[in-house]
Amino acid sequence: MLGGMPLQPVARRSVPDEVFEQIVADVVRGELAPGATLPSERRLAEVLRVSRPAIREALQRMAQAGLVEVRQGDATTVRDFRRHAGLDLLPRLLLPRGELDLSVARSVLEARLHVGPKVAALAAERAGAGLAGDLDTAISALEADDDPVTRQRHALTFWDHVVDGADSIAFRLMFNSLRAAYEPALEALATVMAAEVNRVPAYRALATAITAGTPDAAHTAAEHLLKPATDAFLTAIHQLEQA
Amino acid sequence: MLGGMPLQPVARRSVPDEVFEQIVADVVRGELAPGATLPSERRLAEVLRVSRPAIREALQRMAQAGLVEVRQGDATTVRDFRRHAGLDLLPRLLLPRGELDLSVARSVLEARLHVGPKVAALAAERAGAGLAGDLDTAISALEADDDPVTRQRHALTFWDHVVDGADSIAFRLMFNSLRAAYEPALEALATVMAAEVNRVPAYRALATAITAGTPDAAHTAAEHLLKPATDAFLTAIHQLEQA
DNA sequence: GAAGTGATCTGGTCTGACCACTTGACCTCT
DNA sequence: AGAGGTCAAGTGGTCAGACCAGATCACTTC
Repeated sequence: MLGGMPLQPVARRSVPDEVFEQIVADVVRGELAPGATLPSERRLAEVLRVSRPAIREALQRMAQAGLVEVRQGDATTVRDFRRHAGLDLLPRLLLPRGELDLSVARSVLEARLHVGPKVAALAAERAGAGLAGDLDTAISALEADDDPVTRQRHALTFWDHVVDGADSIAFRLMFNSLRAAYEPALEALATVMAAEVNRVPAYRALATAITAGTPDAAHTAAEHLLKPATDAFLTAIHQLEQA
Repeated sequence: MLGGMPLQPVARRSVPDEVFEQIVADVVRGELAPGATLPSERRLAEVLRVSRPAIREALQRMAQAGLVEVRQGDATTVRDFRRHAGLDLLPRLLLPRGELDLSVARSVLEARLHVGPKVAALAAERAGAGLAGDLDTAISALEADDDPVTRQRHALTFWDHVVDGADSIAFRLMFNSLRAAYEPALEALATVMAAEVNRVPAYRALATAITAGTPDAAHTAAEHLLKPATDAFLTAIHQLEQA
């Protein structure tokens, strides 16, 4: 019994979490348009049946994310998240209400295809001694696994090491944000990504180019690795948009 | 009197803000190493002479930023921000304690040089009708201004429109994050960036390429625009590191 | 020694009060 | 009429203290 299911550890969202999630969803979905004013904290507390501190915590976190502006003495207003939110918002845009947003997915894959090769090139340029081993370990783990989903995880580990090698804090944080968006969508993307994640030799080639310290070769190898699945997804979206 | 000074609107940080800023600084500076446990909320409230809700708000915001992990029943622990923080953290890394962090600045300029041309190319590919006018307005404003700092702001407005034209939410949010990091450093970078921001014709050329709908030309034009200042800064850093 | 168990840490949540700021209606003097 | 001052009401900001709930670990018990 229990099958193969790993029994998720019971998502026990805290009250402020719940409130945060709910209002963020409303903003992202556009039901709360930019410029709109939120009900007062007391009112929200009353309506949602929670205490005011819980509301406050949620609103402050939204303010930090750039989704609302809260000013003492005045009502809290919704901001235009496309204008003011940072890359950390991406996860909530990619999977609103559990469904993959295709236009967001498109832009994420575009960004990945553009940034991946650059990071690989930087890694080739500055890679330290330990990197070769780390890359090899990640590829072996990837190879030893069959499941498309866990293979994607191993691929992420591989890239994680590449980003380490690139030694650029901006690209590092960028990767973290993209990964945070990508990770919850692993299953939804399993089919599309299987083709990429199965090409173990392509990973090997990339690792070799990086280890050899040849930026151009690494750039090319990364492109060869990332392009097919990206293109496949983009054309698939394109066809969906036609219909 | 009052000179030309715009009289900043008095930074009145709230108590939770203050606490947040202070602990974030400790984490970023490395004084609170990854794995370290924070004092309990009650203890922190006592030591910092503020209420517990204030502490909570700050800690929850830190958790959202990926800087700490807070679990009920156990102490709050510091996470490795290089591993878990998103791009939104960049501003606090670029200007810790008011001074520019050169290695962070290097990676930001690297990222800018890499992403800028791509965004320009995308804009050329998908630009709508209104873009040409917006770009022109931004360039005119830039041209009409003399101050290197405000010129940088106009340049940001210009890029803002380019990013709009690229029509990619991932790149949009990425730009927002980079801009948020860049903006507070405008003055510190004024000297280095003056050379770039004075080259009005380069902006014109880029705008033309985008408006013409020629991605390759736009890519090249953007590189021509961004590369000199980037290179100048990188070699400057390099020389500083030698000394 | 291993399993249970409870004291005591930790964060999670609520209540209700008061402070500080913004706004806008209203009032007043010019 | 218009410019300025005043004040009530609504909003977020902050606090104190209490109690709930999960995690830990030393201690008991078998």
